[in-house]
Amino acid sequence: MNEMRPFKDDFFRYQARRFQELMAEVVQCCETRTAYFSEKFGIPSAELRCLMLFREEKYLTVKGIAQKLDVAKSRVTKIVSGLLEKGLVTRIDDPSDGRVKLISLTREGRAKSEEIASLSSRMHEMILLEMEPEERKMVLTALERLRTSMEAVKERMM
Amino acid sequence: MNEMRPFKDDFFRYQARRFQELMAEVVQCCETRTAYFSEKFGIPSAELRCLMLFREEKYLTVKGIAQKLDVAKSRVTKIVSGLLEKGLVTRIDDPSDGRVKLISLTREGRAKSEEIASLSSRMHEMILLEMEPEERKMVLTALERLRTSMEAVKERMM
DNA sequence: GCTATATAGATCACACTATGAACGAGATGA
DNA sequence: TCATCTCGTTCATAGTGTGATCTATATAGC
Repeated sequence: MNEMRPFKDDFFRYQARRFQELMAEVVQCCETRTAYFSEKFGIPSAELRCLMLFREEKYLTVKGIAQKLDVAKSRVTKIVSGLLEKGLVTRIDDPSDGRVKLISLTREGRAKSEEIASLSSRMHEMILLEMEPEERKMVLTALERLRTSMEAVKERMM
Repeated sequence: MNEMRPFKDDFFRYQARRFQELMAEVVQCCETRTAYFSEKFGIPSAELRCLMLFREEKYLTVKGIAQKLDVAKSRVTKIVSGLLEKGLVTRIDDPSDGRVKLISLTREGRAKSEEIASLSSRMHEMILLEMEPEERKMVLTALERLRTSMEAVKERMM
């Protein structure tokens, strides 16, 4: 077994390097996609992300959006004002609390958000359709495993 | 087979949604890592990325860096001046062409870049070590397959 | 050698993402 | 009612990125 050791280490290092490369390529591809969406819909990516939140909830507050997007409240004020200017969103006063503003989609915003979500789904479906059914299962299992490992390491290091 | 159809479609849609979710989580995790590195080393992420290029080549030009990072030359001027201020990089005139500046790491920059690369490798290794050897192979195969499919769809759409 | 053109890098204006401190207005508990 | 808390806004600051423009150098053709 002793003479296997260096070989095993080499193989592991090779795997780690390959892993690093592949992750970089996949993430790069995702970033390209984000930029493409932003350009295609003529909406900055932060605003796109914000729009997508309204698929879960009809009304959102600045604070709620900040939490969901994981950004500062001041950032949300800016993002929402961008969406307001584009007429994709309205902002009304909460009748039960004068401090909070309830933000919701306009009809136009609803249409836009559906269009975006549908293209996004279609794109993900296309990627899976590139694969054979067993490959799809394998990729999903692997992604699940990968996510778990990444979260675990993140937890331990940060 | 007819009665299988709706079931199959449902399953595929379920897979696509799961895929979308997992990808978002994985990419999010990578972004957190980038921010963590930037904070830990006290260097903006674009400058970190630039530093890493010198592991391949000892001397780089502004144009070369722009191509490798896939950004405009003007961005590179800014990034390099940041690294210059931090003393991680030097800029000398190319003796064979008065227009070009040759950028290379200082001793300090070399040390920093090695430190960063080594932490990055260690982190990727830790993620793989969370898995069993067969899982590692599976994940790498899946990532390879995924990257290919993503590139293929990107090619077709953009 | 001289001129037109191409190229390298710097500078500038602009746009987007993001944070944190400070602030005004409204809520709320003692 | 007064201190305190919370909500959303504004502002200064920092980072990422583009494209137009400019200067200086290089080079190909005359």
